Order: sequence, then structure tokens, then C-alpha cells
Amino acid sequence: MKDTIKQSLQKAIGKLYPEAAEVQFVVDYAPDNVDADFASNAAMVLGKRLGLKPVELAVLLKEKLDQEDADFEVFAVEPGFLNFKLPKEHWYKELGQILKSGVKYGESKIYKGQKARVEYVSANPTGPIHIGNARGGPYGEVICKVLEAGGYKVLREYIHNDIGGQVEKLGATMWYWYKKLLGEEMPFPEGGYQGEYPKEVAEAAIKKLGKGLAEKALPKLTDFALKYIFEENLQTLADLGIKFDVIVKESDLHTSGKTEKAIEELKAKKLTVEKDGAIWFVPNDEFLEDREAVIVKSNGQTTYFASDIAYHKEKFTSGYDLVIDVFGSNHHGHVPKLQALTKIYGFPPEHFQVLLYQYVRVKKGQEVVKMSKRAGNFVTAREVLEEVGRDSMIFLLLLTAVNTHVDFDLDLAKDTSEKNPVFRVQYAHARINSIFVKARVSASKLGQADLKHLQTREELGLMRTLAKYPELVAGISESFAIHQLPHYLLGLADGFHSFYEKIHVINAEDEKLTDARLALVKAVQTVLANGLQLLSIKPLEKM
RNA sequence: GGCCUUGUAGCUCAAUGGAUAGAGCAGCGGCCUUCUAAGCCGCGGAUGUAGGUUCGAUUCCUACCAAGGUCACCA
Repeated sequence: MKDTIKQSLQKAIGKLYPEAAEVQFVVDYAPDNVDADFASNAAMVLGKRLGLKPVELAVLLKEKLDQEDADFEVFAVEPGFLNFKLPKEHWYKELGQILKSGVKYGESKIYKGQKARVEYVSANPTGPIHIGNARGGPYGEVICKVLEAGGYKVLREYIHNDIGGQVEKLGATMWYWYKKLLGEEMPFPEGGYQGEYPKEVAEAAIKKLGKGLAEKALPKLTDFALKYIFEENLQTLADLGIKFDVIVKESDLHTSGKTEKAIEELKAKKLTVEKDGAIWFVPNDEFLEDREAVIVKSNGQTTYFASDIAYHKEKFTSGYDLVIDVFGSNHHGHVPKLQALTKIYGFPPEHFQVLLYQYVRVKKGQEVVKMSKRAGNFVTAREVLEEVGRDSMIFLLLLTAVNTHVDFDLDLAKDTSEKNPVFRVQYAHARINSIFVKARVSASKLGQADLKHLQTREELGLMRTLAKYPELVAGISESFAIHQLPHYLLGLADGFHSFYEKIHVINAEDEKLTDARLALVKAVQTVLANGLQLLSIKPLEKM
């Protein structure tokens, strides 16, 4: 409908002012305090262009549009907005569409036939996922689901950094605890992982591997710890509704020779230089400018970035239309290096998106908790999950834009969980369910309801909100502003609760009105359920 | 010091350059003999500072102040 209005306006402007036919203007939903469905700033931008008064232009445009016999009413108002009011039939039609589409309402075919691969979480296997970086899980998952709703086929991937310096430090820490638990004192390794957690893993190792490990069996102990921690993290993610299609092991990139091969290719393309005994990546393009990065250390070992080159080579050359990396904002310095790879592997840079999220900051009362795995001082994602519950946790993490620094007060966590806005959404869904339990109507009957009986302001308001859902989902698949989804659901739930207090759905004296209202609340329930599904939150039948 | 992100109500957060800056929590006052009071209705209260661009700025630009992050032959 927006497009129809926009075209009509475009036409009117073209006729009245051909010299300004190309001006860019917006048609969008009118704000709630305005008695209209859509609004446009066309007269204002036109006024700027022509040096004329916006209000007068708005009136002229309105008159022009009135001659066109379009199926909407136009109003010109101060300071120069054009407002559009649609006949109720438009909203009835949209409502019918929701009932017809059901679980598919909100899906589209914009990206039909295209493939996307999305990497997210990829937590280091040196400790449990903490709440600071837990944001990436639900965030990445919603992005995948939203892309799927737009028609993409999505590959969910995770890279397991199972080799390198941090893994060696984990091994050293494990050895310390292994010996200590068996009664042998030794100095704590430099740069080892503090806190209780490594000790717990060591206890599990003793149970599993026995007490007789010699020092040369250290790789075995390290391997045990890696697997233990990794599986625990995957379980936490699974409990949040996240499952990966592909786990890429950094060690595999190595043993398969992919890392080595990628380095050789870069050398052959003269994109490397040797300096101080190390080999540096030097693409000299607009992304990395004159910065450089080590890929092979002077001791001959490759760096993590070398593996990442091999990994991204695979991402960029595997026939995908869209490649997304979801990282914590602390990796932002890594982004230009990855962008530089797109050109090398012939992948359109604009189809490679690195989405950064700010870490959640944890407070205990007034005090900020510094989160560090190394210092052993962190709040785990699992702790929060168990404390506040899955639905509340997901909703809390997703309610804010990912580039804001959220404060998460752990002392209030449980309290918050009971007052979590997610329950307003769940409650709306459950309330509608109980209406249907009482009404006992079949779904087929709803499709035949005469929607013209929906006349009140509350009913029309709900229909308008419902109709925004598909373009919301489509918009998020481009903006990745997923916090808009929970906000929308809250708005819809509030609209419903308000409606529910004022209007009784089941009316014993008017069966036709009852049927129409049942159709309306069914549509509300459908959209609530569809939206919650995108968030990996299960809609509740009862509270 | 360079770079990235952020500063909105007592607290936690919204607001494609537009109309009266919205919610929740906390506070105060109301509403259950009718489909679930985890709800509804009402009341107070906010754009870090100083400039600039614009018909119009929370939004864009500059400077400053403040918070978090990042500047490895770590990952």
C-alpha cells in the first residue's frame, strides 16, 4: 500500500512540477496520535527544492491526488504533511491474509533461491560462555531465522578454536590442577586460567582418565578439557534453542593443509612481505590501508589470522550469496582484515556483513563486575539461564539494540525475570487461547467470518499493527536491527490487552460480531506466535 | 594518544531528519458477580556540554566531557 501511495504522489509531483520530479520523499505509517494510516513528507522536501511553502504545496498535491480517484483519502496538514486514510476494507483484506497464511504469515520470497552462511558465537573453548558474550547466540540465531523467513537457505556455522596459544595455556592450567588434586604442589602456570572452573574440569578428568597420567600425556589431558568445555558450551547454546549445521575446527583447517595452501596463494599473489623473520599480510587496499598483519610467526607457526584466511576463503568461494560474521565488538579491529579478503577471493564486499555486538556489562548492585576468563571473574551464561529462565533471558538480551552497552544487574535478575516483558507477550497469547477454549469454534469458520463487523477504534488499531508485521521482518533481514522484533511484539501484546479490557469477544447476542472478533484475536495470536518463534521462544497456551 | 561503540525519566531501554521524545521497572491513585488482574486506566518525571547544517536535529557535522572496547609474532 505504501508503494501505491508513493507512486500516486510521484505521479502528482511529476505533473505539477516536472522539474522536481526526482525529489526523494518518504511514505510511512502515520504516528499513533494522528488520525490517518499513512503519512508523507513529500510536500516538505518539495518545498525545500522549489523554495515554496510546504503547507501550500501539500494542499496543491492533495487537490491533484483527489482528482485521481484513488481508493484513499488525502489530508494536507501543518506543517506540510500529507496524511492518507484508507478504507476499512483494506485492513479487512490484510486480516484475511493473516488467517489464510497462518504460521507462514511474515514469510516472503524476497531472497528465494539464495544461500547465506552465518557464523556466530564461536566462543573460545577455554572456559564457559559468559553473559558478556552470550548476546551473540540469540542475536545470530534470530538473524538466521529472519533470513530464512525471507527465503534464504541458511547455514549456521561455528568455528572451534581448538589450537593455539590459549589452548596451550589451558593445558598448563589443567596440568597444575591435575597434579594439585592428586596431592602434588607445583607453581601456578604463568598466564593460566584463574578461578574455580579449571579445577572442576580437572576433577572430571581424573574421573575419566584416571590418576596415572604422565607429563607426556599432557595433550590427552588438554584434549579432554577442550572437549569437555566445548560440549558444555554447545549444550548451553542448545538450551537457548541454538544448533549449528557446521562446526569448523581450526585444527582441521591445519591438518587438511587448507591454511598452508591459503598462505601459499597469498604469497604467489604478492600480498605478503617478510619482515623480522615473520610473514605479514599486506593487501594495501582501502580496507587495510597501510596496516599489516602477521600470518606466519618467526618461529614458523601460523597465527589465528592465517586460519581465518583459510576459513574465509572457504566462505567466499563456496557459492553463497551472503556471508555474515557475528562477533563481539572487541573484534572490531579484525574486521578490515577480513574485508580485505573479499576482494582477493572475488566476493562482493557488500554481501559480506560483520555484525558487532557490544558486551553486556554485569552489575551486582551498584558495582560493575569486570568480566575476565583469565581472572576467573565472570558470570556464566548458564548461571543467568538457570536464574532467570530461557524466555526471559532471550528477551532481555534481544530487547536492546546490539550496539548499545547494556547493564545487566544480576541482583535484580530474578526479580526482573518475574516482571520480564516477555510475559506480557506470552500472556496475550495465552489469554487468546482461553477465549478459544470457551468459544469452541473451528478454524474454517473463522475464515468465513464477516469482518465488516469490526468497527471500533481498538479493533482497527489492532488490524493496523498486525499488518505491519511482514515488512518488519523483511526490514530486519536488511537492517539486522533485531531488537525491533521484541519491541513490536510488546506493542502488539499491549494493544491486545487494552482491547481485551474494553471489548468482550464472545457476545451471546451477536454471533456474527463474535465470529469477526474471534477472527481478529486469532490473527493477533498468529502474529504473536510467529514472532516468538523467530526469537526461539515457545508461545504458551496457558500461563 | 589513534580507532570503534555509547551518553535520553530515579533505574533499564525505544524513537528510517519530522507532528505532543515513547515503554517497562521503581513511586502515587483507581479497576476483578462476564473470555486468565503475569492484565487494564490515570498521575508525575528526560535528549552529557558548547557550537554548526536544516523549514525542522535525540538522529547529521565539529569540539569538549564521561563510560565501555580495541590498538600482539593472542584468539
